[in-house]
Parts: sequence; C-alpha cells; structure tokens
Amino acid sequence: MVTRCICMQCKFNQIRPVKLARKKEVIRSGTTVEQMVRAIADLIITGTMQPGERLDEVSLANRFEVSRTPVREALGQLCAIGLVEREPNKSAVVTNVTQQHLASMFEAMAELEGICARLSAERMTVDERRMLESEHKASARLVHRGAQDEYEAHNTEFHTRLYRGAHNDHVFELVTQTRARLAPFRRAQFRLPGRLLRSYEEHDAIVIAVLRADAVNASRAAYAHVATVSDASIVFARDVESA
Amino acid sequence: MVTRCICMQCKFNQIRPVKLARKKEVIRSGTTVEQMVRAIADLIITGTMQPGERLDEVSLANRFEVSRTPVREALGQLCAIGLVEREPNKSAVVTNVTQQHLASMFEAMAELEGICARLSAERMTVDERRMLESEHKASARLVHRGAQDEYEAHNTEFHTRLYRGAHNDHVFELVTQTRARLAPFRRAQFRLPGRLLRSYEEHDAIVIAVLRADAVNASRAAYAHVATVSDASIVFARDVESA
DNA sequence: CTCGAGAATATTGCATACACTTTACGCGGA
DNA sequence: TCCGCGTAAAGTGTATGCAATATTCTCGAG
Repeated sequence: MVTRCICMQCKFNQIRPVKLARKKEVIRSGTTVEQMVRAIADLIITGTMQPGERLDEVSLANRFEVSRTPVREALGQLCAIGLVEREPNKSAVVTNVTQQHLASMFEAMAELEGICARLSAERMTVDERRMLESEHKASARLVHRGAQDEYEAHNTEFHTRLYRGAHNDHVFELVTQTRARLAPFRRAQFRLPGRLLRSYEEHDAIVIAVLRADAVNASRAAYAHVATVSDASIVFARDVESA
Repeated sequence: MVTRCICMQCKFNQIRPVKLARKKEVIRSGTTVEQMVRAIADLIITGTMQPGERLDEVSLANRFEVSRTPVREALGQLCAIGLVEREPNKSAVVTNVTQQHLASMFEAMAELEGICARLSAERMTVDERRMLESEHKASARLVHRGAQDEYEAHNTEFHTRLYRGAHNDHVFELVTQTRARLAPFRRAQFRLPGRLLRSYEEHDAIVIAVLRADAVNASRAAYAHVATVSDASIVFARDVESA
C-alpha cells in the first residue's frame, strides 16, 4: 500500500512541484510531529496499514505534505512506543508481533485490567461508580440492536472508565499503551457471532463487583474478560496470518 | 548545568570550528540517534541531570559532537518513553514528576513486580531457579562488606532475573520501562542505614517463595519489597525537593 | 530458463539552512 | 528605583542537500 505503485496517476508518484512552505496562516494543532504521530498511529491502529507493511518516509512525507524530517521524528517516537520497528538504513515497518508476543501482550493486558478493576472497586468515587453503571446499562440497547460499531465505542469508553477509576496515573499509562498496541489485533473481535452479548455479560460481572467494592471478584472478572477477548483475537490473527 | 555559563573557557561556549564530518572509519554501534538516546537517558538515570533541568538541543549537539537532528530525534523518543517532557518551541526538560505521580509509579512497580514474582514462581525453569538462588546467596557477602555499589549491581541483576522468569515479553517490557523511569528516584536508597541488609532479607523471602513455587507468597513478598523501596525513595525525593 | 554479479535507482541518516518563537537585554519614562 | 516596551540574541521547527546504504533491475553465464 505504501510501496510505490507503477501507475503514474497514483498520487504517490507525482512529483510535487509546489514548495513545501508552511505559512503561518495555517492553524496547526500542536507541532507537525505530533500530528504525524497521531496520523500514522491511526493508520496502524485502524488497520489501514497491516503489520509488516513498510512505512516509506518519502511516501508518508508526500502523503501528509510535509518534509521527511517530521516524518522521521514521528517514526522514531512510534518506534519508542512499539507500534513500528526500525533497523538502521531500512524502512520502518509496522510491528509484526509473533503469536507468542501477542499472547504475552494479552496476558499482560489481562493482568493490568485486573489491577484496574481491583483498584477501581476499592477507590472509585460515588460519582465514578454511578457513571460506570449508567453507561454500562445504556449499552444494553446497543447489544439488542446488534450495533457493533457503536458498541465498540461504548466498550472503549467503559474500559477507560475502569482505567481511570484505579486512580493511578502510571497504571493508566501502561494499560493505555498496551491497549494501543493490541488495537490492531482486537479490531474484528465484535464480528464474531455472539461476541457482543458475551462482552456485555462480562462487563456486567465487572460492574457488579466494582459497585460492591468486591476487589477480588472485580479483578477476576476483568481478567477473564480480557482472556476471552484474547482467545477471539488470537484465533482471528491466526486466520489472517494463514490467509 | 546545561544552560550556558558565562565563563568563556567553558566548552559549551566554544564555537567549534571543525566541521562535523562523520568519517566511515568511525566505528559506530548502532545509529547516532540510538547512541544519543542511550547517552541522554544515562545522564538522566544516573542523576547527572536533575529532574526539571533543561535539555538544550545545541548544547547537547556540541557536547556529543553531532548535529541537532539526531539530538532532536533522541529527545522525541525519550519524550515518548517519558523520561523528558517537551512543549512546542520550548526546551525539553527532564521529567519532573509530582509526589503523586511518583507514588503511582511505585505502586505500579509493586504490582508489576508482584506479577513477575508470581509468574516466576509458576514458570521458572529449573536452571532459572538455580541461578536465582545462587546469585542471591552470593550477594550475602556484599551485605556483610557493606559494598553498596556492588550490591546495587547485584540487586539490578536479581530483579532482572525475576522479570525474565515470568516468561512474558510484554510484562518484561513494561516493568523494565517503569524501572527506568523510577531509576532517578531510587538511586540513593542504599545509602540509608540498614537498607542493604533489609533488602537482602526481602529478597530472601522472594527467593524462598519462588523456589517453592509458592505464587501467592512470592507475589506478596515482591510487592512488599517494592513498597519499602518506595517509602525510602519518596522520603529521599522529598528531602531533595525541599533542599 | 534460472541464477548471480554489478550497475542503476531508491531510500535512509545526518548536516545544514532558514523561518518563526521565545527569552534576554537595555533603555527611556514614571 | 522599578516597570514596560522594543530590539537583539538564543533556541526551536522544518525543509533541503548530500553521502552512505539498501534495493531493484539488467544482462550475461551456465
């Protein structure tokens, strides 16, 4: 996708005659590099770029209409985060994790979610508990309607609430980062039949335990929840790999 | 330290007339950027640069005799890791964590070490267990001699063994990364009276549980161990701050 | 027809140049 | 003396150029 195609109509092949001059009129949110990091991360997380695919600097630079310098910095940061891999004098590549590493990430994720659920059960404020519950109940509707995309958004929101509820900044960072790296592999899980309902039921178990301040069961339920996501996703990943 | 001093003898103020020309004869381990990341991280971790201190790009470039480009990339990566902070058009700054964030990192570290110890108890191979035990026993000598620096090296080694023993790549990454970020604050802990012996005893509890494959107690012991390090370090950090 | 060596091309790594932003400095006025 | 304000200096953000490395292509030998 990123590698050059032969077609001369393809915008990647067009030599852009216009000077790359950033005018101050251009309202920029943050620096170019930040934008690039977000943009490229999106490409990876949304699956527009598959693991193993090459991230060619000049193509990206043309695509986003910037010079190679910010692209390079962005790739460096994505590398530090772990979304891409680089070796000297070669193109950056979307991180291609082995089955084993994937499994280790899911296991770590389960541990981290377990911690978050446990700490949430112990530490969430009354407001946080109330919000968690109402948001969760609201998503029941989506399950009935089979609204996958909307449910997925709610799902993300739900987990974020758990992460925040732990009231630990660093744990929040770790779990968020791990989730980002798992995102490419988790993408299609809600396509599997019955996954939506099952996810809801598992959330239910977590919510009940958290509301009761039952740390042990909250932790267990969260761990188990990730474990089933893991199973679904690893199966999916294997299919993709063999395809 | 990094900011310019007035003295014209200071090497930071010397205009370097020599061209920055990298000859191929120079044997380089990895790219310049990698070296820079390591070098700057070292400055921070070893405490040569204190939290809050400015990392001026040109000074660093002169100091390491490279251009600003690799310095910038390195700073970007260190920012992604969390060792430095940046905002647009300002110098990068060694991350200055609040008491609260520091506490959250130690708590996260305790959780992670607990996980590692638990998994190690369950998963370490016979060889790994043997090595853990013999290395641990060897360090007893250092405690008696009061050899702080050597003990610290052994201590690092000991914990790394636990992290590896968990047989989970991603957990290893997370715990290693967290340790790096805590390093600046943990530095002086072994200076505290009696800390050496106490550390050894705590390691002992972990080793015993791991060797017995007693996951629960291994986890507890590891958690408790970090908690005491945390106490010592937070006290130290507070002293530094108020000084 | 396949394989491999070597040239041609593409791409990365770093240095440098320059525009824009922030900070430091100095000076006049209150 | 102290406070603004304007200018100078320093510093960051990005584009571009060049050398070094990797990749692709070509063509001849087997």
